[in-house]
Amino acid sequence: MAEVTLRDVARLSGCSVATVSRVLAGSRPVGAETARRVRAAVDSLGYRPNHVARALRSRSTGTIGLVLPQITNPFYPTLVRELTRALHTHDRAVILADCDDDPMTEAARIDALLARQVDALLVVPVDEKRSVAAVTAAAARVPLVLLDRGCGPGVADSVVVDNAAGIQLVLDHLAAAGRRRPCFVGAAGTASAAVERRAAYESGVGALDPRAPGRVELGEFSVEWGRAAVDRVRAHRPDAIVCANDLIAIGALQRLRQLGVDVPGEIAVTGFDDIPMASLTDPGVTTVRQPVAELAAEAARLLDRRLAGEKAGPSRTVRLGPELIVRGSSTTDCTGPADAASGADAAWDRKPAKNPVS
Amino acid sequence: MAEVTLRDVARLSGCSVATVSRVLAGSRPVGAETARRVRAAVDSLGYRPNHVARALRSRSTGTIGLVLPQITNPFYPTLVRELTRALHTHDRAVILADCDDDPMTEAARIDALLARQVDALLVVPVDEKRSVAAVTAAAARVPLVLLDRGCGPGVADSVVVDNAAGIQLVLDHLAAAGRRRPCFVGAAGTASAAVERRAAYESGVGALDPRAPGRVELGEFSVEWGRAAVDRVRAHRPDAIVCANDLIAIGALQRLRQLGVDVPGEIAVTGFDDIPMASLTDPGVTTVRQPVAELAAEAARLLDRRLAGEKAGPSRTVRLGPELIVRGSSTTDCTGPADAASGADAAWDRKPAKNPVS
DNA sequence: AAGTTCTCGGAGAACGATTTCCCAGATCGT
DNA sequence: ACGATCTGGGAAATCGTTCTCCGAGAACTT
Repeated sequence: MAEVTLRDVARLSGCSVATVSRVLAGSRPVGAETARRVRAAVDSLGYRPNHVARALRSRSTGTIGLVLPQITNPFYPTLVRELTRALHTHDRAVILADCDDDPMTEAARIDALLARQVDALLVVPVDEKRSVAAVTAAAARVPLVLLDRGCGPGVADSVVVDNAAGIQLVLDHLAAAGRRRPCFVGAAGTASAAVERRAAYESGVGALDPRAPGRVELGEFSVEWGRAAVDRVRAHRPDAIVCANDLIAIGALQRLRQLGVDVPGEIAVTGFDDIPMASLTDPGVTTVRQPVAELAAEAARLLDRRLAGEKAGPSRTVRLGPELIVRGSSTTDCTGPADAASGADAAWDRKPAKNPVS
Repeated sequence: MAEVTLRDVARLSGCSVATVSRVLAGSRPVGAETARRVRAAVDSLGYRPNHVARALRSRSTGTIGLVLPQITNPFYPTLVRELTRALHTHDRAVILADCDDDPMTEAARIDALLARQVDALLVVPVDEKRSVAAVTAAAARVPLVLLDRGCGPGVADSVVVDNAAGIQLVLDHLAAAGRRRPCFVGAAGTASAAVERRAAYESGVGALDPRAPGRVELGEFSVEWGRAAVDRVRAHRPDAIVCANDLIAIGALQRLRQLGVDVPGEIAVTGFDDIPMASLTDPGVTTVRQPVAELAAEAARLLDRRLAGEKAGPSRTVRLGPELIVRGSSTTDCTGPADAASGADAAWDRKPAKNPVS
């Protein structure tokens, strides 16, 4: 029904399509009286501009492709929300693509988005190494911002959290609590989060116990692995288990409880990311919170800058500082998950703020 | 760079753009030799069709708008994954819109998607009543399928889970386990899930205890409310708390643990949805699993049918049967969350199946 | 053998906006 | 008062496809 075009508006207001376009886009001054007539015609007809036609002519679709490794990873929903929010204020739409954690699929999705003429891409790369080809190729065609995970140096703009600083926060916290025999349960593979967090642990753990560097076990970012890892480190009688993310920490916590180990009395457990679930276990997981809203805002800003012309310039990297969230899994100063202070920070645990950081 | 158009291909292969279009789209038979030349030219030039131009001409963008109440609700990520997967096989892209659980925002997002000429809409309405205006208006312009929640009768095609059957499964389970004094903790408001689950409880609870209908408390779908609700029902000394969704159940579980109540010994707790977290608490939450993959597949099918012409026809509703997942919160036959059988079903707890239901 | 269908290919009109020219009249400068 | 600039507006090209005509020749039909 609503097949109202510029021509219709032009006809009704008694002027040409060019003029109508001009008053709507404000691309050139138009006489006051004419503008009035045009505007009257516009909302008398209920005219809605056709984005597709506009896109064809102006070579800009106003859409951004968002490529995620796996939307079901509990860390991403919040990121998606913040990103859509940030981009929507600039009248951009987000086309979502899920990669099933597979670099092949990722490459295919990126290609599909490019074929759809997205104006830019936001990519959380699946793998630090195996994603690099597809990403660099894409970056050559449209502005591209890497998010949360890196993907080789200088490939594209990127905004990431400072993993090393986060792990350091954890180590400092454990040291202050008197823990001396930590171990690390991380993820194998070349994903940047896995690599950076492990490296940071290895370089910082010496402060706790200069002689025994603490065992390091590598698996994957899953609850299952967290459970399994506990059995592999118990023989070393650690007094703290530093996990590379919250899923691992949650798994570890489960297994420890099952074994009847006192947490945090006998062993402290820490995670990374601060996914909603981390505040709901018992005890709550001490973890490193990623500044998701800032991550999103910064990515949007970088994107805007590139879209506003700034084609050249070397790729910038914004590194954001994380925050330590102390909960019951590492200290008894803090009560269980039902504690108001720690229990209330799950995003969906209360009405969302209408005007967040922005 | 890749500004290769049909014209270029036509020029190189020595024929007209019409012919090239035909061989690419297969819209009409083309001579074998000509087709060969065209194809050679196509991949010698690396031609990629321009979706925008195609969309303008054919009045179909190949994009579907997906409107969600709140992506951070842990029930949706899986749904999003299945939907994108299902739609991608038909070469459709998904534009995501988050509503912040607000009907106004929802209306605005729907409008924006319509302006972008999405081919169809998938909507999980925010509110059974206050979403109806925007949804009906949208349904008049494009095919629209309601998902997971209803939105008034006959407004559009919809695919939902049978909430009543789900609650009945729970009640049967509790009855079989000998529970006789249940109570219900649900959500106020007119969201269809809230209404239907509450109604089903009220109509089915008589079988447990014909004299005392069991107390009903209404709040919202949140962990916080689950915690609070426990304090409001404890005076009635229930032996089972039937919660309207998993978040509430998790909250209840936390509070009960904090109070030192034995679950499931003294009180059983049940949820609804089977979000990933439900299998990770201790004890695991007995809950009703929504058949998310089927939900998505069915929605995709409905959409395809409408997009394939079938404009007329009354709106159909597909109602899918849920499945009871028994975990430790309602029976001692089932061990804790670390139990392999109950702990392994979180979607992101293992590598995703490459070829699921389909 | 003439008429009829069939097949393959080209020319060109849409699709609905933006944008570049170009022109008429008003305003300005000297 | 006359040329130069400025201003508001229209005609038409353009973006890259798809699709409708149209026509020329080959293949049938009778």
